[in-house]
Amino acid sequence: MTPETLAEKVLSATRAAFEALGLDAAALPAVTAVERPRNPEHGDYASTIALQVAKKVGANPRTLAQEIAGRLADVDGVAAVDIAGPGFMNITLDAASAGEIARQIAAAGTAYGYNDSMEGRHVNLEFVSANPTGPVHAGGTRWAAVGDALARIMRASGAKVISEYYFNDAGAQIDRFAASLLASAKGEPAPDDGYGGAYIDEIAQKVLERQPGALESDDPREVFRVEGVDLMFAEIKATLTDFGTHFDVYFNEKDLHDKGELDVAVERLAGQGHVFEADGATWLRTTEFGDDKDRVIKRSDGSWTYFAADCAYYLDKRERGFDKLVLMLGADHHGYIGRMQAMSRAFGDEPGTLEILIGQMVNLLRDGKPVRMSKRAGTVVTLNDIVDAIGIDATRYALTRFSADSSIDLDIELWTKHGNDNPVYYVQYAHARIAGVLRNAAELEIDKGDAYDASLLSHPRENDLLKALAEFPSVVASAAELREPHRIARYAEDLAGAYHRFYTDCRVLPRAGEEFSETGRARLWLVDATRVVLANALGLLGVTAPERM
RNA sequence: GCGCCAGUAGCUCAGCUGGAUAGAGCACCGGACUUCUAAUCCGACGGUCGCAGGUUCGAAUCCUGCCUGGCGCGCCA
Repeated sequence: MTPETLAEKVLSATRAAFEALGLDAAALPAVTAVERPRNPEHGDYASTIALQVAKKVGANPRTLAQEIAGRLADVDGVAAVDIAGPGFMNITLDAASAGEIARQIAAAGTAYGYNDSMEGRHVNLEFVSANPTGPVHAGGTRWAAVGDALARIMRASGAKVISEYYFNDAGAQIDRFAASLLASAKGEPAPDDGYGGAYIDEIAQKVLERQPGALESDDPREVFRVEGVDLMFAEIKATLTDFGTHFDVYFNEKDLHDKGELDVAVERLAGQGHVFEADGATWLRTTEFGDDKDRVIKRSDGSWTYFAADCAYYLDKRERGFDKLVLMLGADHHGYIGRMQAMSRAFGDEPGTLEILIGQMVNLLRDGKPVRMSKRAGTVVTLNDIVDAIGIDATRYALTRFSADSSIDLDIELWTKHGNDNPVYYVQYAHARIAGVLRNAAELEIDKGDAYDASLLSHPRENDLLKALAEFPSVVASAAELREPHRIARYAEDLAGAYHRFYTDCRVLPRAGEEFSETGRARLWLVDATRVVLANALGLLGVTAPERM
């Protein structure tokens, strides 16, 4: 029995108890969940539903719990229900019922963990969106890992997700980039407001290779702009692809301008009555929707602001049919939330249509001190710097295992260590150990067969492992719902620990001279199920599940 | 000044949509290798959950105020 099924049984038993006691069923929640208690004395699963609803209907929680427990105990697969404390229900499952999960996992395979919690949602997920004026930096790297993982997790929860990168290829920063390239090509120092770093020289040289006459052309700066942006963006794309982060759409800001979408967006906003003129500029009255000041969309010199393009881009996404727009930004951009949310409301959208996630800062540490210098990019730490230091798997895992609300100090020494203290190795090693057992089984010509006796999985370590396995779909669903990929990583660590402990205490394959027992067979099903779930969990994070280490 | 994030074991962090004795890894101490991979496991040690109030059967979790650290507050992007 899965926790989800059990929770449904708890709810229906509660409904029946309410009826028997003549209580108002309207006080019942639509769904409930069971917990996995840490204390083994509290059974396999625990429910607090009696405590939650008793007060609403003026009932005694313990009495109510008794009524529910009596009905729940009759459910097939439930071995015992105990009442504890003020009204906790501690539920113990039959070993056979608990052991069923291994069969379900084997049947579902790579689809195990998939759920329908976001079925029908059409989500646009935008992340990284770094300017093509330099390599992807540390903050962008965090989103490259977390955003990609979130896309996978939401897809596994039934959502239709388009991952998208917004390419700011219009505006002043691009002009500065072009000027910096041109200066480099001429052998001049970078302009005061330009970009520095060895990559500028590299790109400038590549532009000259492509266009040997660039400096003599009518508009050298335009040549450097077009070619430089193209080269920089190709490099960013290649970096992200190598990192394993896939984007369905690379969207060009320039297209919005070329198609006149900014005007359309402003007209739309004006039609809603939220646009006004002041001091020669055109403004959006974002204060009407909670922003702390109104925002300029067209400057007094007639040029568009960055925010105007944001409005057009937002409208473009909405018109492509997405009902949920998720935008992932670095903490240094959190000041954007107010105006963006206000703009969404100004278009007439419901609160929650636009969702902005903020990721705190990432620092790379060596010997406990921040790494600041990058050979190529000057002062910033780039995605490639991090990957060069600790590798792709460790980078992705390290960046996804923490809540986006926490800033991260990435310690190079820790993340390259081969041991317990390095979580990515801990999890991957569990998978590799399993792969080893499965290889040995094949060597011995042992097959898990078509069936096993689930009641033989009664060892406490087996029970713990089964419960951990059963939890996976709800972990995926909550990671999707809360937009928190780190829950997958923490779960993977929990599962890996449960496996390592099982492995220490429970022999699977026969020793020399022994026959393959039915217990061994049941355990082989359990081992195989664990391999599937570890691989699926790591897969959702974009981290490899190695066969050998 | 205003806003966002964080403050939980010596360290790095989970837990935060209210539940039982607040968890994990590391560090330190003591154990388990003729290994189905010891990159593992077991035990011990370790806590005023930043501080002070409040809400209630129950608060790390919710509310208010304060303290500390990070980030932000342009007709820049």
